[in-house]
Amino acid sequence: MARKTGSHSQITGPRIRDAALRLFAWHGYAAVSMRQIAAEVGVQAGALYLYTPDKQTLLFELMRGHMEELLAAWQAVRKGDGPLAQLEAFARFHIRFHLDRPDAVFIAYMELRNLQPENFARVEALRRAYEDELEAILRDGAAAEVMRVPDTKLATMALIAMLTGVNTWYREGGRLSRERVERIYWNMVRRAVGA
Amino acid sequence: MARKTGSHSQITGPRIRDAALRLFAWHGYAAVSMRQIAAEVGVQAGALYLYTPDKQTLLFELMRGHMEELLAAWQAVRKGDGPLAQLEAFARFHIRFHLDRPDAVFIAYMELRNLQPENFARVEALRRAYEDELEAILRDGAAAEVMRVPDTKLATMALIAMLTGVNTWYREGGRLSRERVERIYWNMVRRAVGA
DNA sequence: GTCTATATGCTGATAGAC
DNA sequence: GTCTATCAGCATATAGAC
Repeated sequence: MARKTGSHSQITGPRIRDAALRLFAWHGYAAVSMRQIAAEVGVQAGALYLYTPDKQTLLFELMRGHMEELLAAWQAVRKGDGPLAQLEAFARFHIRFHLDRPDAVFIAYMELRNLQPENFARVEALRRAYEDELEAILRDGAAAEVMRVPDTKLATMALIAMLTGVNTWYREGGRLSRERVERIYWNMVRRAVGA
Repeated sequence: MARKTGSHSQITGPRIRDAALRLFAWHGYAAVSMRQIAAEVGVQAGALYLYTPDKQTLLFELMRGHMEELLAAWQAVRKGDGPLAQLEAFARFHIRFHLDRPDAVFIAYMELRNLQPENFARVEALRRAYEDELEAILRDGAAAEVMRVPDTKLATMALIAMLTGVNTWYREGGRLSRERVERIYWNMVRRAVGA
């Protein structure tokens, strides 16, 4: 009983981020008020400012956290046995990671324009780093002549757009299992790069 | 001189839509005020309500107009000589149409959540109709055994996402010409469906 | 750590003069 | 057709009680 009544700093922080993530994804950053976030958590609006200096920083930290988690998760998963195996690992990882966190993915793509320039630059750098991972695989594959990729940058953007698009239509418990979705996408990716 | 000074109804209407389109695309519907739109046009905020009953209708009409233009333009361009030729026509048309109106495309994808339910349903129906055009081509191609498409719905969503993605990175006057971009994307599409 | 109360300002939309 | 003036409400963020 060392803790005072009403003192919940270790759980309120994450709950604020969870509520903000969900509300931003559903209604958009600009359309969500700090009062709504507070109501979702069950505190008053003023209490939010114990955990974030302002609304903008709250958005930025959500996006930065997501992008860093994405990069770290890929680094933990990537395998080294040739460009083709790496491409399959990337495609399957990308789909799985994105299907697991639709709200964070949605925000990372849709709310870029609501970041202040400095914050935007930092998030963009992280995104670029992720894209570079795929581009390196395609370059290796082209160099080893196991893939036909006339422009690696274009192919990178095209494949990432295609894979990320799974979030716009896939619904859990729907017609297709995740494994089947992964397999079909991987086959399309493989063929698209002429492998 | 039959018209009163300050009467510009035939040009103010389109200018309001142009300004709203640009501002919504850049800053987001929720973040843009009617005053900002009016300032861009050079009128006072109250004058906007001579041309639209409210902000929501202004957004909806922009999106509906875009989707109807998309469908009409495709109907005018589609060719009938076999699934493969139709697929190429679709891929090239989609890229060209989308690169020509990045702001409208951006809004059509990003502001869906800001539509009231009834307006959302109407825009979604138009989008579905467009997707159905591609799906029909893929189904014909699979039936004629000139394409290998294990799931036409998934392939439809994957290809549209890939093609629409061109808007996120293509810049006029950049490294690649439009024709080259079209050709590379078409080759990826063709290979992706096993043709 | 959370509350209530509040400051300062902007929002969508309308009324009525010209 | 456009203007000015205005209403009522909600926004972010802060101050100070407990």
